[in-house]
Amino acid sequence: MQFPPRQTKKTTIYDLAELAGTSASAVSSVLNGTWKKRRISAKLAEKVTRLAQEQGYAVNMQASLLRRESSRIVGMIVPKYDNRYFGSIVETFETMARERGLFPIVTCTRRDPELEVEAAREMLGYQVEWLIATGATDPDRITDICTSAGARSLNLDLPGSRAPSIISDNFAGAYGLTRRILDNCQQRLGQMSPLMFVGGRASDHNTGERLRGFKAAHQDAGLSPDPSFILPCGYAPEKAEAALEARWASGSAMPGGMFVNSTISLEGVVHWIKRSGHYGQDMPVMGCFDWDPFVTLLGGGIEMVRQDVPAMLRAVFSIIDSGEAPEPIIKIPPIDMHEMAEA
Amino acid sequence: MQFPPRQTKKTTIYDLAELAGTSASAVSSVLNGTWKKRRISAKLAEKVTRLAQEQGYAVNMQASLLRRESSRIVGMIVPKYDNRYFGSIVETFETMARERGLFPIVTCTRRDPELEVEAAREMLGYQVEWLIATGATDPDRITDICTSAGARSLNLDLPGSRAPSIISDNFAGAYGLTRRILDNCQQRLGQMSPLMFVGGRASDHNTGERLRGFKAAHQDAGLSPDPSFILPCGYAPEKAEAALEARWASGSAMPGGMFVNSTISLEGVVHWIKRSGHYGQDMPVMGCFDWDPFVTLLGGGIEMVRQDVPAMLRAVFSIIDSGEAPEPIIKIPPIDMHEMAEA
DNA sequence: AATCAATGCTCCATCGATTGAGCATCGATG
DNA sequence: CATCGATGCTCAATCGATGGAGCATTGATT
Repeated sequence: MQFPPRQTKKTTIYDLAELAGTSASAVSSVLNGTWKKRRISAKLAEKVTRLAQEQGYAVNMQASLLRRESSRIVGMIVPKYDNRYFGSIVETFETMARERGLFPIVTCTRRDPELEVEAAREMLGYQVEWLIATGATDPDRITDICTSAGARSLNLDLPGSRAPSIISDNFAGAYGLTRRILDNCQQRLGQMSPLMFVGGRASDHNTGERLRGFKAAHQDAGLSPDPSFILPCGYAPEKAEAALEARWASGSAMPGGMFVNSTISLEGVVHWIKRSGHYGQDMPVMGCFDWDPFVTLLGGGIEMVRQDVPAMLRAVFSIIDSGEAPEPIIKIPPIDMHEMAEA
Repeated sequence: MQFPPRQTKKTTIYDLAELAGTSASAVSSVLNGTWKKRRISAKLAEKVTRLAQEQGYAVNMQASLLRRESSRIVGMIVPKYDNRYFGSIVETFETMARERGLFPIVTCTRRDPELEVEAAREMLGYQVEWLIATGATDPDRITDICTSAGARSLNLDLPGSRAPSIISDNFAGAYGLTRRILDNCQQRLGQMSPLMFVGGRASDHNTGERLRGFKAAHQDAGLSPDPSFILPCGYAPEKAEAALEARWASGSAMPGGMFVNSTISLEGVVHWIKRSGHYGQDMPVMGCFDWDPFVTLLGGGIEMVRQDVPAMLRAVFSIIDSGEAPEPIIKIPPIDMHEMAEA
């Protein structure tokens, strides 16, 4: 198919200068808004603006940024785009960056440590002023790379030790969620028994804190959590499903209630529950650390914790705006979500 | 909190040249891999590489790109990050771009026509070589902007008339989906009756084609679709919910089955169904144009159509790789998904 | 000894936008 | 009429990386 051929050469300020019968510096100042300060007449400004429009001129950012001191580019790396939490982080980040006249660049690193590092280096090459490492497997490595390249970094979702970190209050969120699940057990099953904990990585900070909250809530409810019920099997749905299947196949007891450590793991859990038929028509009493609108609709009164993404990004940009962090780790309380309660 | 202060100045090839006792051009050629061609000794190359490592040197892309002829940057604009379809488009796009040594930049325009144009201009400023307009409200406008700036563009998901377009085969997908829903009606309700069509915008090409498939399938099943059952109320969940509520409140008949035109609209539909209680314990027979793992788990045997994102992006990159499109509109057949069938 | 190719570099113009410094011109003022 | 401030612009250096052209040096060949 023949589409209009690309123009051979891009219009530059020199082309516009020639067309307007003026100098490149006049054109530049008109187009970047400094023309009043530089005492360019309104008449010339208008002429240049019109010509730029006509010629479809777009400033060459490479040239412009090379000359300027600040790039106003902010970068973010994010593990995946496959769930609502990271999706809203990216969307909110872009919106808030634009509001401030910053140019956001985001890239997804698929939970691959090597790709995280490679992506960080690449962004530094583009002169990002800030790099937000979201859910990074090795945040301190990213911080070091940024520091040595003269850029600043922040950790989001998972904390690091060498840059300010903005994370959810995982302990409090998990504590509350566990209490709610246990209460639902009491109401629906007539008794409380230790819950199963499924999903996440035992090595990551969030899972650790959530486990701590999970255990504390058991203790405070007079229960002692069963260590064999704790399955931090990773985040992928298949892993959660395989973990449950393995337990089930081994003939071990299955719990009355479950704490699932992400919507992604919940996919696997619910799939296993339906497929195995272990719980019959009913679902086990469940709760999920993270939110998805369809989970609300799944029925079975699944409790959720929704991380407060707008508040987290307000904290991020407050650091970017001011250049300083009030404390090394900022914990944002997440929001309790009950079935249908968001309507 | 005091974190390590940023380095005042970034290391440049001139700094490395001085440290290595050589010239900037030697350093440059070592670092960009042309040193053999330029007959730099392996000894010097190794020394420079080591120094670059030690100093945390990162090439200044702005300077490098300014000098080079091609930027190897590819841009994409995407409406939202709030569903699996666009999420996987972005993730696949980034992965495939990286495989080719291209640098992907993606931005989300929140279905805002002004933001689409602004984002496109911004990307052109960064010298993107290709701009992929995904689900754009006015694709031809984007194409024109790109053409006049000497960049090439492609349309994805929604077609335009002035650049190659890669879209799902919406007619075939909707036809098949409608048939499946009607078959399920026959089986579960013992009879077929016209379905309701909920979601999407009447003005957009995809909704139009899906409606055409929807109607054709009715016709071929010996039914005439009820025009008052067609509710292209937009994509947001609240709009779908409001549309159903309005119909219900008006006392009009509700259908036995529904064709829902996106997972996002389905959120609203399922929410209304559960809230209104109109369908009692059962769900209406349903189908959804788009896929989400939780919908599979919702029960009620909701049929889905999953758009073939990998095939779509393979088509995109085949055009980028070769520079030419085999035809103006490439239609990719979507994939039928049955409840639990993906396990 | 002169010639020549190969080796290993360096020099410098260039990409396009920015910006401090500076040069005309003009009308007003003493 | 000389001076001055305001007005409206232009000049040229600069940002950092790149790559064509070219310059020494070395060793081999006639």
